[in-house]
Amino acid sequence: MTTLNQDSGVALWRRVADSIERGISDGSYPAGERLPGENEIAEAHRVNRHTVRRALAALAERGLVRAERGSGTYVETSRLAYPLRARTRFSEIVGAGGREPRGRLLNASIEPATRELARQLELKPGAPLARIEGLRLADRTPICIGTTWLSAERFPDAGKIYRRTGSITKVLAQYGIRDYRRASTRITAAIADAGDAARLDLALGRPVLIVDATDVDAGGAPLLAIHARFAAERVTFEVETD
Amino acid sequence: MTTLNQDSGVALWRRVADSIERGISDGSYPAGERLPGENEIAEAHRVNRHTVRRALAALAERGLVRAERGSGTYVETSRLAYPLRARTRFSEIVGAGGREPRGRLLNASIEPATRELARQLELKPGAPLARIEGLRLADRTPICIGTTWLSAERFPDAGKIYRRTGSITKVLAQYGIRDYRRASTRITAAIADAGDAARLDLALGRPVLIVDATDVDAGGAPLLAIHARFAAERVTFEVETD
DNA sequence: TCAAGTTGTCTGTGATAATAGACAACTTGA
DNA sequence: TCAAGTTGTCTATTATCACAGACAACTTGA
Repeated sequence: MTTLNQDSGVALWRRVADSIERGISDGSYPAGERLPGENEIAEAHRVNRHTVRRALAALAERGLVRAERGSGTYVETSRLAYPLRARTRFSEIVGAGGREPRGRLLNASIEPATRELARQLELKPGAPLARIEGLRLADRTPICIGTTWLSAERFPDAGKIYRRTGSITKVLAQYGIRDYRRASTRITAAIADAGDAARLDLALGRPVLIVDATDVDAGGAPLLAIHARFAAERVTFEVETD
Repeated sequence: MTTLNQDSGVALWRRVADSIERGISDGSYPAGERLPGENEIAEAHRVNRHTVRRALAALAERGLVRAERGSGTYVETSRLAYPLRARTRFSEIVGAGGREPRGRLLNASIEPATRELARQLELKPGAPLARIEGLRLADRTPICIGTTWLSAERFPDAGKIYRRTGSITKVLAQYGIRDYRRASTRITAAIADAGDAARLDLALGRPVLIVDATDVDAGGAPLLAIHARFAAERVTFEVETD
């Protein structure tokens, strides 16, 4: 059967996309949930699977859904409200939105402190630093890639612990640090480079928010230097000035 | 330049059609008025003339506009309210709507009365009847084709006078009949035959309202037998029962 | 009667839309 | 580890969309 345009002047894929979008906005497909498979959607709309793919691609382009090969297509949750306060914990922020925080180690290595990092962490230039690069997600959605530096002398197994737990907070806890806070935060934005775009599952040319921060312990001594790239379309930073 | 779909999923001709429809509904193109020429519209929308024609064809299909070869494309006026009362005059009904009533003779002949017509006009079967077939329009819009029979003995020059005046009322006035009224009206509907459809400028398969009526003089004596076919999509009959 | 302007029809070209089938690459749960 | 189910990619075909140009048929006003 060839179900065509029906002289409506609106492409079939567009009508399928509109139908799915309606389902998302009226709650038939809740945020974060998996859509029916492409074959199932095609059958429901009496349309070829390729037409469904065109519709989903259009929705993905607008950030309403995300396809995951082998698994399914998921409704993109709305922007994550990300308050920037003294006590900023990724897991708590994500959890507060009813989503599950996840972390995955991308890279861990030891490298000497640059002059800039040494100043930031109040160490000597060239001092050994543990460099931990991790991807952080809310449910299945990549939120940011964070590169964290901390003293390799003080926290020798930082990489290993992070790989196991996916949490910097737990790394510090392992060394008896129960609390820490954000001392300074600087924000800018840029276009994601190819590597970050791929790992954040961002289309080419999309912007990232770049956060450079320093975390300190209860006494004010620097613990971490952070350089994080957030998928701009998935978060909104909230800054309270008082 | 190839201005294409722009990935919007809405065909160009459809967007042009929507734009024109907006112009009609917001009064930029008043009812009955002529639209800009196809070339002009094409230029305004930076689009090929054929694309404009597709758009106009879609609007014509829905009865919003009517194209007239050599002249232009006109905004279809809204449905004509056609009250069915004792005193029913086409020219007055159309004039009341602020439109200009027109009439055109299609056919005039003398033919013997059928049994049915004879009974209706209270004449003898086979009596000579003037048969006048006329097209009636409001402005440029064909409204109905009316076939009128009247006694050829009593009104010998009926056809000639109708050709000149386009009005049955004036034919009767010529013979001293100042007033007449509707005695009976019967209404049904059918699909327009090819000839009527062409002359009413109706698409194939469109319905016509069929009116069979008898007009009588002040004394109640039959004057006219009428068999009229109205373009159903252009009129609404209003019947007051009291 | 004529010229200008209008809609109608024809042929042709290239891009897009929608179809169909097959298989690769990947995830998930048993 | 494996099978089932998922998204991703490829090739191919047909119909529609939009373009372009030319000319016919018709209306209108000078």
